[in-house]
Amino acid sequence: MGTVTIQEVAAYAGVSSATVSRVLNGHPRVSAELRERVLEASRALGYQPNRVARRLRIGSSTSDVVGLIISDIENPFFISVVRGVEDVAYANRLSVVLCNTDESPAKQQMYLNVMLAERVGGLIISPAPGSDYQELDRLRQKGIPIVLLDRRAERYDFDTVQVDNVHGAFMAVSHLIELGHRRIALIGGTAGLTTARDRYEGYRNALEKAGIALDKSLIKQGDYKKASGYQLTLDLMQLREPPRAIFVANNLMTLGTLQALQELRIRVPQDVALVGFDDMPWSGQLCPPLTAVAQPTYDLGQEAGRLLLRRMPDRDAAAQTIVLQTRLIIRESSGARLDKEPRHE
Amino acid sequence: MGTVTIQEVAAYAGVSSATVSRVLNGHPRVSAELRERVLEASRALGYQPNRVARRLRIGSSTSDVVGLIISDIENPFFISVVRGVEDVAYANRLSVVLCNTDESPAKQQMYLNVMLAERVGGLIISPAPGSDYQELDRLRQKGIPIVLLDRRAERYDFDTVQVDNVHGAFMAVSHLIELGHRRIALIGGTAGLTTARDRYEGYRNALEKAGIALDKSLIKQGDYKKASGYQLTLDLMQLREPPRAIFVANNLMTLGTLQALQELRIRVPQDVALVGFDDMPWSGQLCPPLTAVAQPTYDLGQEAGRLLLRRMPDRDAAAQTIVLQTRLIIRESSGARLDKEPRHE
DNA sequence: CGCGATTGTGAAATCGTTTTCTTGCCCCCG
DNA sequence: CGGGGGCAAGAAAACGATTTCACAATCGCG
Repeated sequence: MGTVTIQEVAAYAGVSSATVSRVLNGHPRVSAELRERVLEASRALGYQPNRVARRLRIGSSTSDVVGLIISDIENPFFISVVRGVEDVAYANRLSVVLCNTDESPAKQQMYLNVMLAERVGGLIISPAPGSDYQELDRLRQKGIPIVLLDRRAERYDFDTVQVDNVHGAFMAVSHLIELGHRRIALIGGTAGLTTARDRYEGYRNALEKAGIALDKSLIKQGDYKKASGYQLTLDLMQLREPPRAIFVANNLMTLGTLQALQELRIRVPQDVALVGFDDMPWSGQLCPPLTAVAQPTYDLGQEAGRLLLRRMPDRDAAAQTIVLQTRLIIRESSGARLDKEPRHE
Repeated sequence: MGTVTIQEVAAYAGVSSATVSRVLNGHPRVSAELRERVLEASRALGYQPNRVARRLRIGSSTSDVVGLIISDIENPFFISVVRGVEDVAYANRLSVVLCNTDESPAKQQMYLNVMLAERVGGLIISPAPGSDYQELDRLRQKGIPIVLLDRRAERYDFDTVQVDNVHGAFMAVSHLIELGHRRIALIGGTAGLTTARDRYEGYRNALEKAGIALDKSLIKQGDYKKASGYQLTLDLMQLREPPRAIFVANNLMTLGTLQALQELRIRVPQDVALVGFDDMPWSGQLCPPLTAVAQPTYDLGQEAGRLLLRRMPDRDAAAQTIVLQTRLIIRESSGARLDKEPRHE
């Protein structure tokens, strides 16, 4: 027992199930008396429509659940993005279900199947490296609006929300150059992700503009996880001539770098200057407070939510890309001279 | 275009839809020849069963999606728990969809409706303060197995996974007492949550054991968010006789406390000693490295996942409560004398 | 060789809604 | 007074899968 069906409500109220449905969905053509009886019956029995049956009948179009597939839930960046999406969704009476692929294409495929199976009303996804965009395209063709988050698809035309990674990285590295550094290492991001490529490009642009030659031995490729930042920093510091400054392409790797330097008893910024990509709420309480390229993470989520909301009504408008700007927050780790009352928030 | 149904597959293969269903679900009584034809047709058309229809027919019992409702996605504690749940689920071929209630009973109710509507195979939830446990009980009666996470329901009998909060807080405060402190402030957790009550109890127990009288002016009630830790710390420090030690009942509030003390130019631990509840991956890189009661967050998630898995087959076994132990990690913020090679991980 | 048991297959019922179709009733106007 | 037009409400179809039921055909065994 447990579930009560529309039939039982109808029987209880002495009407047909069609009438019950009409009342509950606010159809105009129902007499006040029957409406009252139905509502009463519905309340008395504690009726909750079976949404599975409902969606089967209606089709995907009206699901008020949107899926949000992120690639690393342990990254505070995505958490903040999620909050942005949630707030926009909640304001529009939509529910958000979140799935975490852990940067694994296999898990991503699994969750895409879930999304398709549940016939969500829309989907926001930050694709895992090595994603099968054709698969995403298939979902879209089956009528699920899709917005890409943070990472572009190269040869497909999806709605996308991202930041200007090239410029962000450029600012970070230029900042180090202005402070007099010329041997600046890069701990780069995951191969195959547009963010990694873009941040690498920003790094190169900054060096090039300053007339500094690229030194391959100072360029490491990580995977956006803390452990790789840790390990690659150890590697860098074992070079015959270690760098005096490091630009790390994301926040988690920066934490690894910080830990490695701390364990090596290397002082930041005196011995090595450090700038990270992507700020965190506690970056100012780290030791030392971290200079970082802040992304408008929450806005990113909001924009993605809004874009999806716009897309849900008309499925086949032209795809659109929204690019938000980053901002360099200068704290102590880069070694810049700070004003006397530092406002690390 | 769009979705291909089982009927189309049947037509393409020249069989009935019943046969297609049997093949795809691995029924034994199908001839090899037809099986082959059906599989071929299914592949050719790229058939993906409509799970909505499937679940309508089958009933809730076989959904391979479990819901995980957490109350604050911005808290790293829950993130780690989520990872634990996910790993157990994934190893058992289950998908996890995550919902964040933001400590709001209204949002929680919304997501409970979603879970019911989607007929998830099971549900793990850390209830928001002021939760309607009767509602949860209703879900359970409708056949959805439920495991409570981190927080108990007081007058209902649910499967529960939690840590020994009383003992954890007791250790933290006792540690401060051993270091010579007697004026120890408490920044407590959200009213109405068992974790807040338990940690408060541990605080009292420790003081009592040491023969220290409770000083109400040193006891503040927060809401487990960073902002309240920040504000309450400012309040404490404006007392005529401020505390020389603070025990903060969760990690986010501790970050707020740290920020407040930093802005007030109060040195930790020289001026004020600090112990937090719940460690974070970067607690060792904070300024100063944080002494904290570490919860086995990942294990907590795993246990919750396992408990749910055990519960899903037999719905009405007796409810079970699993209590895990905490561990005090001593770093610099409490002012303890550390070994020369500190191993802050 | 005959008859019951077994097996493979299709037709049809089913899950719980929504929506279309149909029907009966009332109202209004010529 | 008769007939067309609305309109409220029930009957039935539809959504897309699974599963029961019915029905041949084949098999096995005496």
